[in-house]
Parts: sequence; structure tokens; C-alpha cells
Amino acid sequence: MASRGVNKVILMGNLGQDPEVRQMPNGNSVASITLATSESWKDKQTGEQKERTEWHKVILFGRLAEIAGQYLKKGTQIYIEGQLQTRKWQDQSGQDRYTTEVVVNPIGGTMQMLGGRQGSEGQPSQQQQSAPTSQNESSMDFDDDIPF
Amino acid sequence: MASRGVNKVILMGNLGQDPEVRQMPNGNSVASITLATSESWKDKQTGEQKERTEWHKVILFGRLAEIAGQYLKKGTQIYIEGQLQTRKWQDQSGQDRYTTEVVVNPIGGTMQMLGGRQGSEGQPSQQQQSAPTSQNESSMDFDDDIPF
Amino acid sequence: MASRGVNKVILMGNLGQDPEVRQMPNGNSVASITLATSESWKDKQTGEQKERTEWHKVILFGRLAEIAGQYLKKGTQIYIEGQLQTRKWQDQSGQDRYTTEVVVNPIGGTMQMLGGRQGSEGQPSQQQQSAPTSQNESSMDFDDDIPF
Amino acid sequence: MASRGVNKVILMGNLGQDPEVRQMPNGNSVASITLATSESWKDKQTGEQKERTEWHKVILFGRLAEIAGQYLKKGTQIYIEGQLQTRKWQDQSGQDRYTTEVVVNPIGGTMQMLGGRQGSEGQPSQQQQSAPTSQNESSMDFDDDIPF
DNA sequence: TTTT
DNA sequence: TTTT
Repeated sequence: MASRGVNKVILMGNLGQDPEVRQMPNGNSVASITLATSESWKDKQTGEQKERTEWHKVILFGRLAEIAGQYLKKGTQIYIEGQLQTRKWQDQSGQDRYTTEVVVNPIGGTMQMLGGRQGSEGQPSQQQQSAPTSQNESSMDFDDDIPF
Repeated sequence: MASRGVNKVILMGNLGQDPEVRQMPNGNSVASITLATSESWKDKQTGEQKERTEWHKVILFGRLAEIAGQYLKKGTQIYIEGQLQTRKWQDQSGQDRYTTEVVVNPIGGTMQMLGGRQGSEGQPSQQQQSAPTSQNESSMDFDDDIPF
Repeated sequence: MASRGVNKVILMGNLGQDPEVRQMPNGNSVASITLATSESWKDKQTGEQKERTEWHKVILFGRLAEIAGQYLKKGTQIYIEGQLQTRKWQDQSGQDRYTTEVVVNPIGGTMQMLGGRQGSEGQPSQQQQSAPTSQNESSMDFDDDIPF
Repeated sequence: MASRGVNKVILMGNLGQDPEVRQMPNGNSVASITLATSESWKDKQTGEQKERTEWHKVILFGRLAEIAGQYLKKGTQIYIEGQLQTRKWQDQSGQDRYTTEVVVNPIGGTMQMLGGRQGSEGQPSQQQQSAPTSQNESSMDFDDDIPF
């Protein structure tokens, strides 16, 4: 009867693409985003610099979905707190498949945009545009490797 | 060059089965466990009590894998800190599949067993056995629904 | 206007004493507990085993305060999520003093008891009543000279 | 013998002033910063917009202290993971006082700068030197009468 | 003052 | 004392 367990995910990273927002039948909003978290380290064996980027599927509900739709876009850096959920679905051949997502509900979860003006002193709109632009190239080869 | 991003998962729950531990070619240990996190709440519409159990695949490395192999078993309550990783694999038909796991490395991650003796004053071994037993029934219908 | 910042504390440890619960003028409950978190490690220099226990003052509000009064006691292991708050007060000599506490609100915060029954075997209702009672007395001299 | 307990603090906020960095006798660096975390909400009673800023004293060690000295300054937005520690000291009148800090060790802790370049454009090396210098002076009177 |  |  009492709640038992903790299921918490904390991510800080950048959106790989613009959010996808849709309305549920009951009028609530749902936003779907892909978030990249990168880490780099020195390989203890070879001493060389390594980097690994992990892609996360994040689903935002309610008010947070609306904020996502209005303010987030490809390249935006955000912080989120949510929880892990794995849902079952059927692929074209009727086979069971499972997808794990980080679900962010306004109650118990959080989403924060980071970096504010980020040194954009003067020309905010230009800065906003240049960021996605500079990512277009490198995004070429990661868009098709995303598991979702 | 500098590390950028946060990828952190915090789970507290109970093992659905005994851990599976194996040795990597280099001698390191890897333990695989399934962790259940349950939450319950009152449905705001109907007022009825709801419960949802989420199952997580957790992979422990190194020293933590060894501890898992030695001390954890079906029913044990643990706390872990790790990170999300999605890995790609091919199913029998050669199709790409993706599995998301919570990876716990000794560096940056953590695993703690909870509850110590838990009122078991006197007969620890009996207590250890009774816990899994009481879970055997309800585990009937969740073992085959686990995505991994 | 928009919320900016993250302030989150996650603790798992044992109560050093029974909780102290009191009612606010508006009828809400507030529980005050001290929580010990211990860590041990090998000193890299000397190789000897070290242990350090940190004591935290945790304040629970509302429903969580009531649960604390009913179910927690000295030695109970709990998990909490809350936030840091430093409040200012005056000591006997009128000097400003500051106390940092971990505040756990039902909204955004969490409290979970760990490890099952932990010794409450037998008379739960009696325990429920005795806890608040013993708290009223000891809370008399609570504020004036302890670190928190 | 085994570690028991979790003591974790996650903060994201802005520095209230430039970091103060000093060297320990053994050559290690220690950086002291104050971090503001703000939250805003609508008062459920009055409906008015409220804001609360909490100030945290954060201590960084080792490599992270050096990075703080080189790159952080008043206003910088950062994310940190550390742990709570309360230390005892004596004020001028010999009375015991307690100060709670968030301690960030490179092992187990983390510090990340957010939002990109944030205005440091131009003369990084000059900034690197000036920061420690200005810290040495102000750290003189650092310990004796501020809340932290 | 807790706990292992 | 920060930030939006």
C-alpha cells in the first residue's frame, strides 16, 4: 500500500533535435525529446582521450511539455529529473519490443533550461541560430544511430 | 575536451531474481540484476489506490559485481547509483534492437544493501529464506513480462 | 519569474534518536530528526580503515511529518529527498547564528522507510501515540544550544 | 566495515562572488564558492508570485578547485554533486559554532560549468592568475564571522 | 546520537 | 552576493 522504492533519473545535456509535441485526447500535452549526455575521460591503458555520447529519449508531460514546445529546440542545454519507464509495443511483424524512456511529470519531476544568454551579449537571435547551425554537420552521423 | 553533461540514475528497490555474475576475458566481474521499483498513489479521478512496478536492468562492474554475486539475491533491497546506457544488438532475424540498462561502475557509481538484519533477531538464515518464499507467488506473473 | 536552480539533497541513513514532532499553529505537523550517514574507506597513505559519520538535521513537513511521528524511531533506516535551507536565528547573547537543515516537503520531497518491519512488532498503535508524546517534552529544550 | 549510507547533494545555481582558492600545506588546492539556488512559485493562498534564494557554501578539492580558480567567477552557472559536511569551529568568544558545507571531491563528486563561454572571452591566462591572487587577500578574514 |  |  505504501510507496516503496526510488526511481529517479537526472540528466543534463543537449537536445539532438527540436522537440515533438502532441496533444493527448484529454487535451494534455506530451513532448518527446532526445537528449545527449557526453562524457570524456583519459583511457587508463592507452592514455588517449576518449569521448562517449549517450542518447536518451525523454518524455515530458503537462506544463513541462508546453514549455518544451515553446522554448526548447535542437542544441538547447537542459536539466531534467524524471523516472525510468520501459513500455512494451509491437513492431511491424507483431513482435514484442521494449523501449525505455525517461518520463518527466510536473509532479516529482523537473525541467530547467540552462545557460541563459550564454555570452550572447548583443545579438541574441544570431546566437540562437548559429548554435543549431554549427551542430548540423556533426549531427549528420548521429541522427541515424539513435535507437528511437 | 572537458566532460559535459550529467547522466545519473538512482534506484532503490528489490531484486526480482538472483544476480547473474560472469567473468570478462580480462578477469573482471560483471553482474546483471533486475530491480523492481514500486510506487503507489491514489487516482485523482476515481480515488482508487493504484500501484505500478517498474523493472530495471542493472549491470554492475568490478568490485560491485563481486559483492552482488556474494550478497545479493532475489528479494534483496538495494540502493544504486549508476548511469543510463543504451546498447545495440541484433536479434535472431538480424534486426537491430536496443536495450537500455543502468550501468554501475565502482567509480562514480554506488551500490548499497539495505535493511541489515530487518528485525531478524536470532535466526538470520530463516529470515533470508522466508523473504524469497513469500515472493515466489507474485513473481509468477512478472517473470515473463520482463523486457530482458 | 521562471524557477531557476536545483537544490536537492539525497540521504540514506539511520535516525540517531526518536523524531520530535510538533504541530504548527495552522495544524500542520513538523517532524525533526537527526540522520547519520556513515562512510568508510581505506586511507591511501596509511592503508588503515577509516570511518566517518556525518549527522544531518532533517525537517519533515505535513503528511511526511505524521508518518515520521508514527513509524520512525531511533535506529530506523530511511531514505529522504529534500533540499538545503539555512535559517538565521539569535542565540542567548543576541548574536546571529545560522543552521543548515535538510527540508523535506511532501511536494518535491520524499521519505521512505527501509528494510521492512525493523522491530515494531506487536503494538503499532501504542507506538504511534507514544512517539508524539515523548517528543513534546524533549522538544522543550530543543532549540537553544545544539548545533542544530 | 562496509560503507553504509548515502550523503549526496546536487546543486545547480550561480556563483555569488568569485571563488576563493588556496593551497593546502601538501600542495592540494581548495576552492570555496557561494552558490545561489533560486526557486519561484505561486502562493496557493494569495496567488502572488514568490521567490526564494538559498545560498550554499561549496568547497571544491583537488583538480576541481583548480578548475574553479581558473574558470569560475561571480555569476557563473554551475552544476555540482557533493556531500554535506558540518564542521565545528570556535568563534572569537571561544564558543562552539557549526558550519554546514557542501564538499565536492573529484572522487564521487562532480562540477560542471553550464551555458558555454559566459563572457570569459579574450584573456583566459590573465583571468587564471588574477583569480587566485584576489582570493588570497579576501581569504584572510574568511573564517571568522560569516555564516559560512 | 545511528548503523555495520 | 548570483541569476531570470
